[in-house]
Amino acid sequence: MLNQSLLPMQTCHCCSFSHSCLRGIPVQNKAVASLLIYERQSSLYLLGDPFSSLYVLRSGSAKTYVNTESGHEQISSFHYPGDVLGLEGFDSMVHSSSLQFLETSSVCRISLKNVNNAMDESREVRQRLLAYMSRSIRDEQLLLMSLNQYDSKQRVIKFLLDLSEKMKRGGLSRSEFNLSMSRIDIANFLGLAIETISRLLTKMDAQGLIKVQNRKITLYSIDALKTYLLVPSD
Amino acid sequence: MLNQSLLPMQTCHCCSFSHSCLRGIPVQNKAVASLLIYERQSSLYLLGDPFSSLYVLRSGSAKTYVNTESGHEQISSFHYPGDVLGLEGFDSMVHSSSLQFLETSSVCRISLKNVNNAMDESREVRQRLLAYMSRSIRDEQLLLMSLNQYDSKQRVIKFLLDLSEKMKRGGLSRSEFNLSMSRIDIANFLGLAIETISRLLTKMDAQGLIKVQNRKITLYSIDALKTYLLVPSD
DNA sequence: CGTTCTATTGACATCATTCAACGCCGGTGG
DNA sequence: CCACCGGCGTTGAATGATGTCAATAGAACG
Repeated sequence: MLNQSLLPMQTCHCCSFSHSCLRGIPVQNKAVASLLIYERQSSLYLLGDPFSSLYVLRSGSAKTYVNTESGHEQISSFHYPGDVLGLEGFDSMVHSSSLQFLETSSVCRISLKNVNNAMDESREVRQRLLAYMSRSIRDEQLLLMSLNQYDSKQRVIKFLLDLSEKMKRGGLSRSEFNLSMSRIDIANFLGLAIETISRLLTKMDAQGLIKVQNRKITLYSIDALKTYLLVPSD
Repeated sequence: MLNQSLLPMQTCHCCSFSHSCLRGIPVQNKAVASLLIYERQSSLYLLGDPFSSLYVLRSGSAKTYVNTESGHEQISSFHYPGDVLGLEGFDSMVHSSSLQFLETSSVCRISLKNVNNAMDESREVRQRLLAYMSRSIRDEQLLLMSLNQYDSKQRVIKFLLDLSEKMKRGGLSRSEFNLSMSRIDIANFLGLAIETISRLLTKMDAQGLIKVQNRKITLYSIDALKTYLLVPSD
C-alpha cells in the first residue's frame, strides 16, 4: 500500500523564495528544489534507502518510525509543515528510519548535491542547518525526559500540548484541532497501551479538561493542562 | 562543589594530529584546540551558559542532563572518550543541557570561532560534523525506542550492552568493566526506580548472566544477553 | 450493506513503585 | 584506633498504575 504519487520535478517556487523554507535557508538557485505530493500512508523513504535528498514538509503531516530486529515498529516523531525531513541520513548516507505520511501531503525536495552546494556557498546556510539539527537533538532529549518522568496522564497532556504548539506554529487554532494519527500511533509513540490512551481521553473529557469527538480535540484550558505537568501527577 | 580545575590554554596536540579527534576531523591549525582537565562532579557547562565551544572527550566519562521547570533532573546520555560534547548549543547559541563529569576527565576544547573557520575551509569537516550530529539524532531515536518498548529487565540489559560497546570502542574489555555512574544515575536514565535496578542486577547475577561486584560488572555471555532484547521479555 | 480497522469499556493480572529497614563503605573527628 | 555519620546500595512487603484479555460498538471503505 506504499503507493506514492509524486508530481515529477516541478520547480518549487516556495523554496526559492519563501523565507520559512528549510527553517529560513534562502536557496538562491531557483531550480534546486521541486515540489512533490504524496498520498496518505505512502512513504517518503524507508529504512535502508540511500540518502539522496532533504525534504521540507509543506503541508499535511507524517510520522518517522524505526523498525527493530524483532519486527516492532517504534514511532519517534510526528511532523508538521515546516519540519525538515531526512536529516538522520547524513551519518551513513542511508536513511536510518522510515517516513510515512498520515494524510495527503506535499514536500519540497532538495537534492543532497544542492544542499552541499548551498553549504559551500553560504555560511548562513551552514549555520541554519546546524542549528536545525541541534534543535532536533534537543527536542529528542526533552521528549525522552517526558517519557521517563511522566506518568500516563502527563504523557497524554504533553502530547496534546506539543500538538497544540505545532498547530499554532502553522497558523491554526491552538485549542481546537484534528488528530491526524490513530490512537494506535499515539500509544506507540507514548509507550502506552491504546486502551490507556482511550481511557485517559475519556476521563479528561469527563473532567471538563478537553473535549474529544473521534479525532477532533478541543483544549478547554491550556494553562490548566500545563499545571498537570508540574506536579508528580494527579 | 562545581570546582573545575582547568589547565588554561595548553596547545592540544592530540586534536592537531589525531585522526580520531572530533570523529576524524583533521584540524589544520595547531593552535585551535586546548586540553582541559576536570575533576569528578565538576561541570563543563550548565543549561543556559553561552555556547562558545565544542569539546571532545579525551578520557574519563560524563553525563548530560536537563532540568525541568519542576526541578527534576533527567539524564539524557552518558559520554565516553571520542564523544563530541556541546552540539545542542548550535540552535540558540546557549547550552540547552548541562554536562557533568563522572570521574576525573580531560577534554579538547575547540572554540566556536575555530569550528566555523574549519567549516569554512573544508567540506570534509562540514560533512563530518553533519554526520556526527545526524548520528546523535539517530542514537536518541533508538534510545527512545528502547525505553518505550522494553520492560525493566530489557532496559538494564540494553544499558549494559551499550556500555559494553562503548568500552570496546575505547579499546577496553567489552565483557568486564566498571560503571562510572551510580545506581541513582542509571535509574534516572532508564526511567526506573533504583530498587528496580538493584533487584534486576542481583537477579541476573543469580541467573548466571552477569557478575555484579559493587560497580564492577562482568558480562558472561553477550550473545545470551542480546537474545533477551528480541523477545517480549522473560 | 457487509467487512475490516479503529476505538471504547470492563474485569483481571502483573509488573514496577513506594515505603521501610538494614548493611556497607568511606570520611571525619574524638 | 574507634565511633559516628551520610551517601549509596540491597532486600522485603504492600500498594497501585498500567497492560492484557475480551466483548462490543463505531467509523471507514469498497
